[in-house]
Amino acid sequence: MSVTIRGVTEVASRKQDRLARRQVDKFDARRTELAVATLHTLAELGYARTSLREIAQNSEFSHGVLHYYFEDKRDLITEAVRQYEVVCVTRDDEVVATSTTAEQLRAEFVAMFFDTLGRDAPLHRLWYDLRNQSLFDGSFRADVLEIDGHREDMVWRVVNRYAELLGGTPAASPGTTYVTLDGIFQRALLHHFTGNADAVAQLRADLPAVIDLLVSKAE
Amino acid sequence: MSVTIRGVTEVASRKQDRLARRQVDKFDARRTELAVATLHTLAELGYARTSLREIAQNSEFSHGVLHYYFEDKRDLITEAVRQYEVVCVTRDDEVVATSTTAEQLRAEFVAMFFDTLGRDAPLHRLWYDLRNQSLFDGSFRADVLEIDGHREDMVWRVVNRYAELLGGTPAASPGTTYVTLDGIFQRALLHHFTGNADAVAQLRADLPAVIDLLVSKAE
DNA sequence: GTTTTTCTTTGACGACTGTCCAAGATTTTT
DNA sequence: AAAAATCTTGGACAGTCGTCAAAGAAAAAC
Repeated sequence: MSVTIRGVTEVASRKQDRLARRQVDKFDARRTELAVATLHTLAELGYARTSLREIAQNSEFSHGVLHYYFEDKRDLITEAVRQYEVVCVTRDDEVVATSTTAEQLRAEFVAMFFDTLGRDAPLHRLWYDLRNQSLFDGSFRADVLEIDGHREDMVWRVVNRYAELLGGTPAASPGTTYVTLDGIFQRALLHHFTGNADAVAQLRADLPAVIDLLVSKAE
Repeated sequence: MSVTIRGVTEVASRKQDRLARRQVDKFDARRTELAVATLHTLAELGYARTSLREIAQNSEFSHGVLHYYFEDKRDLITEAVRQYEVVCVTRDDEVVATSTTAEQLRAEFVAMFFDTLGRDAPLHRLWYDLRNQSLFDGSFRADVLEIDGHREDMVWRVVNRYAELLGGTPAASPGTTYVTLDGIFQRALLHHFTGNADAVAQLRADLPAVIDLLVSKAE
């Protein structure tokens, strides 16, 4: 009897769990769906001008639904920031994996660098907007620091592998290396939105030399 | 007669000019006074959260007066951005002028770098906020680009002089040089507001080596 | 097929925004 | 001292904001 009861309750609880999990999955799916809509709105308007109603218009729901899936605006935007990471921060590793020579790695990195600049420019300006926002409002700071760390790791893997292929060693710390390339990206973004294609091209032409500057070649 | 008339009208117009000029001076004095109040409010709250009433509370006037001296909010903020330049972008030249050896120049630059980081942190985070804002809204873009250019020139003068004192030449373009040091500053600012003093200290320790990286020493 | 739960819409709320204006205070001119 | 020009105030305006709740629609459970 105890066996039967145990069996029944197990089945029952398992079924319940499965249902609950399905519910949760569905709930989470909507959450990320709305977070993605938020991300696109933010990328288009910037943090300062993004309102909940505008976000809702970029989705297929009305504005009230946002408070069903998110506690408040901060919760929603935080989730959008996390989505940014998923969307945008896992890209250069392919370059590292597929390149077999130093020149190839460097060339493909430069290509990818300016490719994502042109393709995802609005998303990238949002990233810098949110990173700066975290200087005024501590809410996103933890997520921002985490994403920034991942970006640093990513850059470091590339430069490290480049040094390896070149038979040398990195010339600067991971932080300095990241900050240098990130600074170039930021400046290219500024000129991109200014419509100054020449300046962007100049940065592209300079980038290989900068990368070389960041590694100490062996003779 | 024509002489007298000319004389009279000249005197009259001169007097009028003088008065008009005094008026203009007074008018402009108030403008910059209010622009400075705006600057401090922006530095404290960030662009997204700064309202006209908040600005007025940081001055000794009521909110209505802002529309007497400024056309609209954008006009006011643009003027505040220009004030930022006056307040904050004319500082390293002393370092260049007073230093007589390479080590001294480098040391004083590093000292000043982290001194202004600690002292004017809110103002600097505002700068980055506004620079990013210009990626979404073209209004400030011209002023932003101008200020960015001045910052670049400033950094370039320092690094150039350092290379000179060292008997070498700069290793990167002015743009790359600026962007590298600016990136370090931005990162230091982020860690400053995070309260991560260790990370700031690490950046300070690394900075001299980065500067050396930016110049090709002669042997 | 009916009940119960889950999801979505819609409209309202109080607070806050930039802008404008009439009226008062202050200064300058005559 | 009177008049005119200038400056400043404080409130009203239309709009937008984030938030919430009641009611309806859809889906799930029975």
